[in-house]
Amino acid sequence: MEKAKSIKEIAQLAGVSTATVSRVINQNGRFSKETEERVRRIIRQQGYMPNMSAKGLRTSRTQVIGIIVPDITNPHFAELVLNLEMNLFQHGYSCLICNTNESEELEKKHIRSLTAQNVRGIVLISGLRNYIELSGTPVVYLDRPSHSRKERTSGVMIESDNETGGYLATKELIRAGCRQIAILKCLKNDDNQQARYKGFQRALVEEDLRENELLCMDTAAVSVKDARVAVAQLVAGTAHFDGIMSTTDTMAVGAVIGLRENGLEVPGDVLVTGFDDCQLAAACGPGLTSVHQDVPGMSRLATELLLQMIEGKQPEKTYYRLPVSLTVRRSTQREK
Amino acid sequence: MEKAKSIKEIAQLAGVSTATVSRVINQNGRFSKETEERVRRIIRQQGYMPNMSAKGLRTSRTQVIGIIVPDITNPHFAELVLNLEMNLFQHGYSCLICNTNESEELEKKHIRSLTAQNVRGIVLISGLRNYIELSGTPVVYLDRPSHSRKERTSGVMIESDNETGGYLATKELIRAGCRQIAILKCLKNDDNQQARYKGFQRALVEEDLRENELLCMDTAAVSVKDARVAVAQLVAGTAHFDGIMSTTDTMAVGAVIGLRENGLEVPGDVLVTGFDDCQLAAACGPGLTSVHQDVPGMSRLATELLLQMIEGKQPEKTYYRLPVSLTVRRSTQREK
DNA sequence: GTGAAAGCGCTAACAA
DNA sequence: TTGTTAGCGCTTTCAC
Repeated sequence: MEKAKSIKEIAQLAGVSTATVSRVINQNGRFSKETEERVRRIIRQQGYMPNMSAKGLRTSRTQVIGIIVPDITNPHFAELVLNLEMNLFQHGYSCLICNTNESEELEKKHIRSLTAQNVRGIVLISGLRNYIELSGTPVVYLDRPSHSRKERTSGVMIESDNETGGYLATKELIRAGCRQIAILKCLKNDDNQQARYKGFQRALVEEDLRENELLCMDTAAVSVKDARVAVAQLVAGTAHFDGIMSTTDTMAVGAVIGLRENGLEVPGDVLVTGFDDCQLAAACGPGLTSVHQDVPGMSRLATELLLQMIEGKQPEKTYYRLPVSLTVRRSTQREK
Repeated sequence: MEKAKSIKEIAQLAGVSTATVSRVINQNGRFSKETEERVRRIIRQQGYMPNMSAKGLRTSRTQVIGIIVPDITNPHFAELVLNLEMNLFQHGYSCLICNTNESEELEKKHIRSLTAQNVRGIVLISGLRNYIELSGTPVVYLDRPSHSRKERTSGVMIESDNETGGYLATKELIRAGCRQIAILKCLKNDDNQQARYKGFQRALVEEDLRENELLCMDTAAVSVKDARVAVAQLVAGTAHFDGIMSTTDTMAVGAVIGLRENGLEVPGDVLVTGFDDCQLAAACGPGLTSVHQDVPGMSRLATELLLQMIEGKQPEKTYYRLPVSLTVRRSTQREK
């Protein structure tokens, strides 16, 4: 591979100084129309691309955004990342992707690595820690509130209205005739699920239904398998139930499978709701009623706010809560 | 945020020159045991991290790998990316992620952007073009063969044995009693599906079954929706069928839904197989028999080869084909 | 075993 | 409107 061209060669070919070429590239004014055209032509001819390392060194800022995500194979996170990456690339930014696998230590290492690389901003889809050392770098906390949100000193937060989502799902189960509703959740590392649970409780209270502790299941992890296990326990237990409100689609799918393994059908015997409305929800067994989050909207907002902060403007609001809706499918259609 | 410390400050605090600090950091020898310890201690105390832009400029090489992927929301690609990112981070590399959305133009832009950023290597999960301009940068072509593979001049290729996968799936359908097997595929942009189709044909020939053109469906895209439409056409058509071999899980799920929409059940009326064995396959309706790819193995191999190439060693082989297996679930268990 | 110094490609302050 | 120049933080050659 021949050595990449430098701004110096472009300057020579165009018969100007490197400063002028730099000005043209960065549109910093102080050049004539003719000079601009000539420089641009040479750049195009030579297929010149500025060396980002040099630029980064000189300006201490890069065209790179770090995205920290618990696990990219989670369909909901994958969708967020896809949207973010496409939006940001349109604005000239590349994305460094970091999976934390829910490990605080790994998350810490990634943060250090990102700052060493002079990333221009960070999107933190995670809820493990609060990063004071990030002050200075624009950061958007997305989707998952930090555990220590109140201590957050900088950056903005965007999340879905999880509480209302939990409420909507539960109301739908009640509407469909459920009176003994079990809840499937995994509160570990995820305040969102706590909020969804609160919405669940609010709906019950509103309908004069009592929450039954025996129907309140906490799983070890968010997985199909753990949900199946939990549902098997429910079925084996003494408390009767006619509906399951699950705080994620993955666990809802596990619930459907678990029920079937125990001779119960959805929606024949039990109704089920999920959360996230990902591909899984539409594809699974009976078609899963699920709370829909506006992922493109969240991503767009995150991109906008991050770009604003990069340009030095502090967004007027520091907290954004986006509305959710309910996508109704067969899993909550009681059969006649 | 206080300004990041530089190697100069570390050198001062340790009472040595910057050259020595650099040598210690990069383990380039030429320093005493005592010096090393002192320098290390200061570095730890100060939480010093070398400036990657400066390092990149000086050496024209970074600790960044570019990953180009058609669409991160595809569960199979998401799994590959997760594994790659985790492996590479362990070796000190960060990953720039680039979604092409199957657009050749976007792919081109990403390639240019990656080279401008001096990425150390590239993993190309795509099959759109052949990149001669990449010669010089180590590149692993992963999962999707390039259309113009024969012209590939450098880099290594890793893919699953897709042909055998198609063969295994088809044999399983035949074993379960199918005699008129439809195939659901989308050859656009993806030579893998072509290979799976070839395996399908080989299995038919081996069993003395004739391929029926009326049962050979090509969809516009790899999506649940397009698969549903295709299956609706199949059902409405004149040719009878008792099995569907689908070249991806996503389309297989679409097939199951499409069949149900037309009053046919899996596995009661029609048997179905998928490909990729992603979460969807285990979760969907009846449980989908699917061809399993060794994603962690592929990712590990890709990482190893890329690191080798980065270190200047050309791997002995330039093409790797990994074995696949069949995960059998209910969708191919004919009911009595 | 260690240090001095050049220079990677770029930007920005200053000069003209 | 344009050019000259210093220097960002680091590695590496050369000298000791």
